[in-house]
Amino acid sequence: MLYSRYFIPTLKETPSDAEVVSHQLMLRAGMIRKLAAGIYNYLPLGLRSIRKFENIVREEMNRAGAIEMLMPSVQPAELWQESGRWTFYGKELLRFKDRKESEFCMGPTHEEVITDLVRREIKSYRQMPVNFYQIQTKFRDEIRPRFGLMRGREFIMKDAYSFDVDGSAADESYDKMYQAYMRIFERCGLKFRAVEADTGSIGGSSSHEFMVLAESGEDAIVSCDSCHYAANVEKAEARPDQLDDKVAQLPLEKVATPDKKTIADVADFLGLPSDRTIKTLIYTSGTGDLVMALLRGDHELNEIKLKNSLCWEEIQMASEEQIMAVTGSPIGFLGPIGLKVKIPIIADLGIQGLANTVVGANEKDVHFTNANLERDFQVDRFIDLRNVVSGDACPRCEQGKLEMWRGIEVGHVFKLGTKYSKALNATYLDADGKEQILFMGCYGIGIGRTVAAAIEQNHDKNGIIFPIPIAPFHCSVVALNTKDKGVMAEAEEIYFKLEKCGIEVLFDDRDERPGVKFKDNDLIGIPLQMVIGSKGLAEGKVEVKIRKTGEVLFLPIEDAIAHIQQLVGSSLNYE
RNA sequence: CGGGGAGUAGCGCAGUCUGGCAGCGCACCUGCCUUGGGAGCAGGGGGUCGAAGGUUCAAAUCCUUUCUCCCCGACCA
Repeated sequence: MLYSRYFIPTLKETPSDAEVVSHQLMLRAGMIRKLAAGIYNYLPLGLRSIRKFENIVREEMNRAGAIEMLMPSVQPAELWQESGRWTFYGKELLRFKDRKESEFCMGPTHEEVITDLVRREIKSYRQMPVNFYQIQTKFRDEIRPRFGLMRGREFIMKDAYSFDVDGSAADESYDKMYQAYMRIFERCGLKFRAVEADTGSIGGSSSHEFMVLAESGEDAIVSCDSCHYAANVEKAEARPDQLDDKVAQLPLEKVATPDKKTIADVADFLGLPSDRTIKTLIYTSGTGDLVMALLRGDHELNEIKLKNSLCWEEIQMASEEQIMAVTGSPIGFLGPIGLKVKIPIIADLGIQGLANTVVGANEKDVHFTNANLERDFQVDRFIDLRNVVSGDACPRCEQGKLEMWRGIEVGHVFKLGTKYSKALNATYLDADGKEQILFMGCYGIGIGRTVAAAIEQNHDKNGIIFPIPIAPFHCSVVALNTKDKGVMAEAEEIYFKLEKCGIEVLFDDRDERPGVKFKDNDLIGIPLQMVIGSKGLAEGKVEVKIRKTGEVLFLPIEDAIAHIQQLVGSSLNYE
């Protein structure tokens, strides 16, 4: 590709509305341009990277036995009404009517469509297992799109749906996808973790997220430093601490704590460590149910654990008025002792070992000290309610400690069970001619998001550093002096030779000063650069620059070509 | 949806408080010059100041309404 005939509109300055590095660099490198909030043009360079990644995904999906197809991006309302999600999905579903006033939506996901297809076409156990996938543009009318391709409203996604005769066959399909995902992200040269995850609104029995590690990641994840356990913090299990030694229970005492509302304030004021206090939180389902949650003062509530334990659809902190009605006290002095209205009390496992703790007295500016479980207050249920923190004991092995990371969720695999097949009545006949419900799995990969995550993980102050497998071009040939016929002729010949070897080359033939070319080639992240100048050519040599390390090799032309070939070859080779 | 901020040339911004010629840097076009890390000189093009209404002799600037975009929260590939 000739740079001068291509289209790479780079920017020197960072557009002010881009916050994260990948967004800034994709704009500056001329990969994308915004059309509307969360909706982007993919410019030639950006599209090349996306296509590269799509092809890796495609190869690995095919290899795992999945079958490619393509479903429409516009979907009829009837299907969504049938699954119940027309009302449940809310405003994120972009709806509109056609000229006949029939209702449609832009597909945010394709469970309904695929299940509808499959229930018509898959009738027999002999047709399974089967796994269909597509690479499609989805639309979710997010309340707040942000971070460029990382969270757009319109985005490209690979989604796959497996159908099996029973749970254990579905587990096998799931494992295949899990392995395919491992290969996909390894092939891209990304640092990532597969972690246990909450299934969220998609539902199903279990799931794993694939997280590209990056400081700017929106998710917190943990992994064990000694076994294979890894999980999203939303899901990560906390192992309760050892129970306290038997200590003598001291008498319950009321103490004045004027204006001491936070755990830190109260602990400070009383001269106690915060793990000797109990944090009391009141939550509501939004439909009138209330629950009290107790945690050790230094622990943080995991709302998802609480929500899942209650089987509520929604969970939010109770309002000041609701709290006042239950406890008679303003926020800051809540506790489990002496409630005006009885509500369920759920406590974190960490509460069990505590003795002589501090709790709010349900009275403004007053706390109790030496409160003790059973003697002073009762708990309806003990469950794991808290967020794990770095250094916590691993829930799976004896010696391990949990390490914390930030991650960008680029893939998610779900065991769906029969949730959708039941709702849409997708059945097959088994070997005995009996009608059975299909078992499903679904598997997503954010295509644009993965490219953005790769940039988030691989950049420096000069710009993007693409891993070769998803780089828009493997190599650039930078001709330094375009007026020098010798340089241009030699550069052109090298360009042809490299292309003939199957290397994807961007030939920077622009009539620009060297500095401009170096800056642009660095910015757009071309992993290997061959620099051809008149001085080097006088010795029959050219430079090979490795973008990632900055290393520069001064080599005879043929050696340089061979070296590039070898570097590209080894990075694309994966077994 | 709640809270915060911003809309002035393709990009980055000043000007708005205190109304009075619409500006600066980069980019773009022409010429000269220059060629190993975003050069220099000279000349040039480009604006309904987000939109609508109002106040005023006069509005980018003051008032009202509205649209868009960005940031923080809940959702998600």
